[in-house]
Parts: sequence; structure tokens; C-alpha cells
Amino acid sequence: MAEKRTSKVTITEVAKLAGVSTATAGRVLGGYGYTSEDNKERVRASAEKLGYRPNLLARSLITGKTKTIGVVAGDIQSPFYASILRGIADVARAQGFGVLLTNSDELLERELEAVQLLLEKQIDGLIIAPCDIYDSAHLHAAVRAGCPIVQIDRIVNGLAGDSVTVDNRAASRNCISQLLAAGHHRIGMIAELERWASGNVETFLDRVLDSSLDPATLFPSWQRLFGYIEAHAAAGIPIDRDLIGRVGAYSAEAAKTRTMALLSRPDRPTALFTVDGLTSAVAMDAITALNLRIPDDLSLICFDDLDWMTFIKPGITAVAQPLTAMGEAAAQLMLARIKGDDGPMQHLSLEPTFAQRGSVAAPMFATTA
Amino acid sequence: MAEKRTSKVTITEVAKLAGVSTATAGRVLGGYGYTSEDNKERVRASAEKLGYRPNLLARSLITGKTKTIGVVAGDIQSPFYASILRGIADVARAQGFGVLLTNSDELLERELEAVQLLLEKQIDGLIIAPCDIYDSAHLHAAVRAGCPIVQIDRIVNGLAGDSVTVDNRAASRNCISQLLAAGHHRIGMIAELERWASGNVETFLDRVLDSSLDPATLFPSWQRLFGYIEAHAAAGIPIDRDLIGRVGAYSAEAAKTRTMALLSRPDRPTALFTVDGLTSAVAMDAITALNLRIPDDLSLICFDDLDWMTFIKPGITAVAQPLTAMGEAAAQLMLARIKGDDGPMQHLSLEPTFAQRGSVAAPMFATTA
DNA sequence: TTGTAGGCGTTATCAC
DNA sequence: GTGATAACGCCTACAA
Repeated sequence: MAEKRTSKVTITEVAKLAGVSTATAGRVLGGYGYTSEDNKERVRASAEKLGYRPNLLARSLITGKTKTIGVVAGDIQSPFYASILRGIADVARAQGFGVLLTNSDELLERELEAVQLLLEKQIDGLIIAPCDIYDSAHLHAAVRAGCPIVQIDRIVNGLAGDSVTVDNRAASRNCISQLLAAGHHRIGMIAELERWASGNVETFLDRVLDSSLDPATLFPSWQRLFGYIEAHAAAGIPIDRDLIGRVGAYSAEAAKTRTMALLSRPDRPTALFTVDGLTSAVAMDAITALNLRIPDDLSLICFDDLDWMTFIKPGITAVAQPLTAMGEAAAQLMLARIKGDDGPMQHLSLEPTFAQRGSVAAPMFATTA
Repeated sequence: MAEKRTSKVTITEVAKLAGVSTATAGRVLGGYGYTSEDNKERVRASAEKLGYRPNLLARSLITGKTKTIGVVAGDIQSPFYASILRGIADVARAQGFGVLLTNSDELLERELEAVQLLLEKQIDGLIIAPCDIYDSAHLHAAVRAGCPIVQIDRIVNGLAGDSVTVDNRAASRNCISQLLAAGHHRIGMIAELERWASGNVETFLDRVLDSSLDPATLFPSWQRLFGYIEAHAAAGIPIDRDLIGRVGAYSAEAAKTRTMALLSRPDRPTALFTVDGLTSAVAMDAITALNLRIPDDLSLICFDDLDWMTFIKPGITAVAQPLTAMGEAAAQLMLARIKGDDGPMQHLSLEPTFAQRGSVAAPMFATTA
């Protein structure tokens, strides 16, 4: 029945009780090398009797492998990261790996500390949603130090690590195109351009339009704005820059204020495109507060599919990222690297699905063309 | 600038470069024992120059402390566990602790494996939402082996571990009382009694009414049904057992079927009480599908407050558990134990808040009293 | 097939 | 204050 007494049963004691050397005991318990059936039995019995549990620390110290993968999420409380983490944890567990979790809150300083802690704990690999895609010396250093990295959602420019993302630009373009096709010419959007160098929407718009911007090197939120602009350009419809509300990253209050302002204008947009789970919730909040009807007063498409979008009145049309699949893919890539795969970097782009529901209609009083 | 080259910079190399012994280097780098200012400087400089990072495995092996706490959640993808984990991770990080995460999916077998893995990785303590509150030998064994345990949401009978919960029975009783006070005499509820020995609602009801059941020894979902029964008893209103839909644990489809059935009856309830986040979402789904208006056709109170409850039409009245606070409290209890607190077991019961919104009204055609 | 000896990178225990 | 030296628990030679 294996009753353990004082927790510290080492392989030495098992060996002693079995009447063999620690090496032999280690071989059968660790499952490596050859041992006679006879001794196997004896050692297993002793281990069982003493309630022996291997100390993975000691094993890791010598093998150099911890069978642990580190994860740096932005905020595990958000459904976005929670789902991704679920995927990661599932495949990790299936392979006997542990998951060491940290939050960065999208703060570079915090990410730095997190990565350092994980590295010191000797994780075999790092899965991370990097805060800063332009200058992440600590990640380059980690890779150089031999720690494989799989990036999620965002890609650090020039980092030698795999990645799992979705094509944000295409998905966004698709959403906006649908709205345009439905007859909407005034589509509101709350954009996040916090770290955009020149600081304003104007310059971003210009750079997209004169094709001097490589979408692959941008933050997801920027890529979504990129798609918004492209869709307008493709349809030959001018953009009213006042409909693009600019807002700092991940601030609910700011987004709320901005959205309320946008939807309160006398010439308010006839459609709204939200760029992530946070803005979607904020938008619904504002829409409810302003007593706007969907889709009569306002059409709506959201990036990221949340549970309530299925049952909230007419149903909210949304782009659904395959979050758990992304987590699974990331973990799979990671495990392959850990097992020694040193092939070229892989940049997986998973296909989001488009959940067509009831939040899009032709704008009121609009001629469809 | 501390450029590391090949990852393995050990304390020995730092010591060598600083011209001191590994012992001295260890003292300044590890921050223990005495060292002259002179040597401190020199060692730090060498460490910096070589890009030295301590190997926490080696340290842990000898100190017996990993500064890591293990967490077994039911399903990290649910907002419930995600929020709790957020709280845990925050206080852990603040104290320099890591968090090793696993999911049990409420499966005992999986929980067993998880606990074993965590223990072998030598976590300093375990925070867990136990699947089985009646027979958890592995948890008793863990405690006996010296691993402190903090339980969340549920309490294993007789386990020597702290706990953080809410008073489910009182909260539930309060909700039902409000509905009864509003004039509802037919209140539907989807109950989960999967592991209830005798297997049916009848016997549970009987045991509550003849006071032969200690609520402290029950699963949260049972406690919530307990409160439902008590509230009815207190108001002197008989319970129509057909309004208590029994369902297996954590199955969305089953809950959906059951809820649809309940709400489709010709004599359907005038109010509904959902017992957790899953049933709430399922209920809303069903309500939308059946085109029932809240609160006109059906009053609703939900256990667990979800983001959409604020902006979904009239606003859904709900009981909000202080989830992140629960996580924080659990982590705090854990850290205290790790620091050596061997006082009596603590069973924290945090106060849920009641979010009064617009989903409760008097039943149609009902005389109020 | 088995045992002996050495070491993984730290910290702990002593003398000095 | 400091430096040998012995742990920590396990694995990996290598020799037997």
C-alpha cells in the first residue's frame, strides 16, 4: 500500500533494502540500462514498500532537462490567454511535461523578470506572447543561451524562434469588406497604436497606403487596423479618420470613453469593428448604455469570439481565433525543439473562423452601393 | 553589458575570475553569510561580466526549497479558475515564487497524476480544487509527506490543509429568498448531484429537511441546492421536485438539454436559478433559443458573475464570488505555511457580493404573496 | 548484468 | 572573513 513516512525516501534506501547498488536501483526505477528480472522485482518491491518517489530536481540537475516549459502570458485571466494556456497544458501533460506560468501584463519590465525566473528554473523551453516585438534583447539572449522559444500571437522581429499566429490583416480586411459590402461607409474602430513611433493614426494610414510598411513586422492590433485600411482602399471608399479612435493598450476605461464618444457623435458610424475581446466587451457595454439596437442602429463585427456573442439578442458576428489549437500547436512545436528538432524556424499561421451571426445589416437610410 | 555566451556559466567560473573561492562567490551571489565589501565588488563584477545566472535547481536540491507552488485547477479555461489563478500568480510573483500549473478536468485520476508530478518536482506547497472531497488518500499522503495544502472552493473532509471558500449555502439561500419574496413560487434550478450516494434529489431533499446533513461536508453545488431547499422551507413554500433538473457535472450538452426541457414545460418555472458559470451560459442560450424575455417571461439569478451579465439587455442579477481575492488569499495562506507557520488550520470563507441588476421581476399574473 | 566512483551547481559546515 | 570539503539525490561512465 506504499505508506510513506517522512517524505525523504532516496534511491539509496531503496537500493539498500533491495540489497543492490544504487546504480542498479537507479536503472530499474529510472528505466534505463539493463537489469535482471530478478532485481527489477526486488527493487520495485522495495520502492513500493518505502513509498519511493524520484526527486526530479536531482535528475534534472544531471540530465540538464527539467521537462518543464515556461509560459509568459499577458494576462491569464483573459479568455484569450486562458484558452491558449489550456492548449499548451494539454499537450504538455500528455508528454509528461510541466508548465511554469507567469503573467507579463504586457509590461516589458515584468516580462523581463518572468523570463529570468523561468530561465533560472532551467525550463526546457519558453512559450511567450512577447510585449515588445522590436527590441527584445532578453529573448535573443535566451535563444543564444540555448532555450528554444515559441512565440504566440506576435512575432519579435528577427528572433530565432518559432511562432503561432493568425493572419490578422486578412481577417480584419475580410470583416471590413463585409461591412462595406453591406453598404456601410462609416465604420468605426477603436485602434491601439500605443507604440507606433510617430504616434498618430495619420502617419500609419499614409504608410499603409504607400505600401512602405511590412505587415509581418507589426503588432496584431496594428495588423487589424492595416486590414481596415486595405479594405477601404480596395473598395475605393475614403476613410474618415475621426472614426478611428486611438487608445492606449489594454485599458478598459480609456476604451470605454473613446467608444462612448465615437458612438455619441451626431454623425456616428453605422457600423463598428472591435479589435479584441476587451474592446468587444467595452463596445457592448457602451451600446447598451446608449440604447442602440443591433443591427438596426449599428452593425457590429468583433475580433475574438466570446461566449455571450451566441446568445446576446441577434447574435454577434465575430472572427474566432482557434485559441486552444494555437496553444496546442505552440506546445507541439516546443516539444519538437526540445526533442532536438533543429530545422528551420516555423511560423504557423492558423486559420481563424468567421462566425456569421445576426449583428450585421444594411445601414438605415442607406442606398446599397 | 553582460553578454552570455554558451549558457553554462557556473559559480565556479565566477569565483575563478574574481580570484576567490566558490564559497565566497556563493556567499555574495546567494546573499548569505558575510563577505568583505572588497570581495563583494569583485565577485559581482565577474558575475556581471560572465553573465552569470544561478541554477535554481542546484540551489533547491540542497536547500530543499524550490520556491515553486503547484496548482491543480479544474479547468484553467473557465473564467472561474482563470481568475483564481490570476490571484495566486500575483502574490506568488510578488514573493519570488513560481507557479506550476495543471488541470484535473475534475477527474480524480488526472488529479492523481498531477499531484504526483508536482510532488516529484518538489513544489513547496500545493493549492488545489480537489475533485473528491470524501476520499482523497493522495492528498492526505501529500500532507503527511510534509507538503502543505491549501484547498480552494471545496474542502476534503478531514484533510489537514487550509481552505478558501465562500458560503455557498447562504448565498444560494439569499438568492432564492429574493425570488420568493418577489412572488415566485416556481423556481427552476439545474442541480449537480453526480456523486450523491443515493443518487437522487428526493433523498437529498429529505436529508436536508430532517437536518441530518452537515453542509460543511458537501460539494459547493450541493451546498447551493441546500440553500435552495432551506429558503423554500423558511418561506413555507413547497418544492416542486420536477423543477430541480439533475445533471452530471460540467457537461454543457446535458445541462442544455435539461434546461431546455425545464423551460419548455407548459407549467414552466417563473424564475430560474443557475448554479455556476456553465449553467448560466447554457441558460442564457436556452432562454434566447426559446425567445423568453427577461424578466417578463422569466426571472433569473445566476451564481457567478460573468462579464456579459452587465450588458445583456436588462442586466442579469448575480452572485459574484471574489475570485482573484480567493486566489490571493490561498497563495497568502500557502506562503505563510511555507515560511513555517504551523498554527491551526485556517478555513477562510470570503464574502460574495450580490450584484443586483434587472433580471428579477414579479411573476406575470401572480399575486405578490 | 552489476557495482564503484565521479560529478551536476549549489549551499552548509567547518576549520583557519 | 575566508576557503577547503562534504553534502543534496540522482545519473553516467567505466570497470568488473
